[in-house]
Amino acid sequence: MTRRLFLTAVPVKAVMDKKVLIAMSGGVDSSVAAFLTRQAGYDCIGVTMKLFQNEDIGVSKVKTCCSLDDVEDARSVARHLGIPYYVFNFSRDFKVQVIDRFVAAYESGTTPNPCIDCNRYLKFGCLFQRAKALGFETIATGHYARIEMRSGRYILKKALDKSKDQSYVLYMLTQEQLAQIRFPLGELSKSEVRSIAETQGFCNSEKPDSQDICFIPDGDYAAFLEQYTGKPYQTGDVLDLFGQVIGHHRGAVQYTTGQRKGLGLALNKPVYVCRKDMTANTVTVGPEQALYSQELWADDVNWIAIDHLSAPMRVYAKIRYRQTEQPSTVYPDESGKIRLLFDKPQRAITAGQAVVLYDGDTVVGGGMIC
RNA sequence: AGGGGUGUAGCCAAGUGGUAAGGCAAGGGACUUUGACUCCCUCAUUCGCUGGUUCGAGUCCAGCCAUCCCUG
Repeated sequence: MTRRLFLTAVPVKAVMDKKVLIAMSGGVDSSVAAFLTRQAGYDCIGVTMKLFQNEDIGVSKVKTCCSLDDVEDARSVARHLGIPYYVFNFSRDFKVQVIDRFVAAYESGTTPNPCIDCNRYLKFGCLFQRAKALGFETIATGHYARIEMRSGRYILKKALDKSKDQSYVLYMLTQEQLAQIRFPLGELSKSEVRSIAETQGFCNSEKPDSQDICFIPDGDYAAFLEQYTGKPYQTGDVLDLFGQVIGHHRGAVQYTTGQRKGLGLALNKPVYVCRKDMTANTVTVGPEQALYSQELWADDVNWIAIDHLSAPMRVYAKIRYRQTEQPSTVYPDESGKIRLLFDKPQRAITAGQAVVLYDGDTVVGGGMIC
């Protein structure tokens, strides 16, 4: 009842002309994003993307991001908010654009970030197209990031809550996409979001934050790859930096640059994966200091704060999701790739991961390390 | 067959008469919308075996076993 009262107090007529499609995963964040969008007076609908059939990936319905439970949570919130709610089946697109890319990346020896592909191709790709077709010019999501307009360009900025900032996984957004996206949580802290959910009585206000790859809820991606491809991964040699065989691995696909766990090598000092050779099926390990390098190349580049890079530029770069940005200089290249030179050597620069360039809170652009 | 060395956890390894360090690996947890990294916790009631000396033995003594090196 209190919820009804609250809703009637919303300034409904303010922006009724704008129609917003809210991507609702069933989690707290997107639920609160939906609430805030509704509260701002937009005419909105809630949508959950069905990304896969749990049976297809061999997991139970619990703990995944679009399970039946999650759909029910999202539906429940939508009902509380009094907005229409739909489930869109994007499992085919998810398979092609996310899972298959994920598998291909591992098989080629790189280390993918499927969340970035999902944002790029699903949430702000397929869902975007669908929204347009249905007459919705705007999409809102529960991402922690901010979008602002600056000198004729849309810019992407970090969330105010730096500990939850997700701008890293959004670096590939285009001007066209940014023009039509709303991130209602960009100015809020996680605790404020939870508190709103609690006040609203959302059934998921206590739901834990998601983690792990959504389609691999047990975290065992190597087992997933084997099952999905039907190809058991071959054991092979583990080499030291001099090329000497010092052990055996259980499939090169299980290891990524900088990895320590799972090598099973009892030497005096811990050793880390320095590189892999998928053709020879070897994994080369060495001491931690062998992981440091100062330069990287990235392709698949997207610029946000600038139109293009025409001269070297000082930036702060992140080469993995949870890392503080590192001072560096980015250099343009005719190939369309970029070259990044860090001020200090960086640990375990990993092909397949994104490098995202910042200027303070602003995302300048980014690319994929190659 | 003689001479010498060495046997402590899955691997390496401290310990030299006073109640089993540490590292690596492994397992668990924390962190985390990717993979990693990191951090925390756990991990030998027992020191090759059997006796002996001693209040007390991984430590000293004897025998045996295993293994490595050297000499025929």
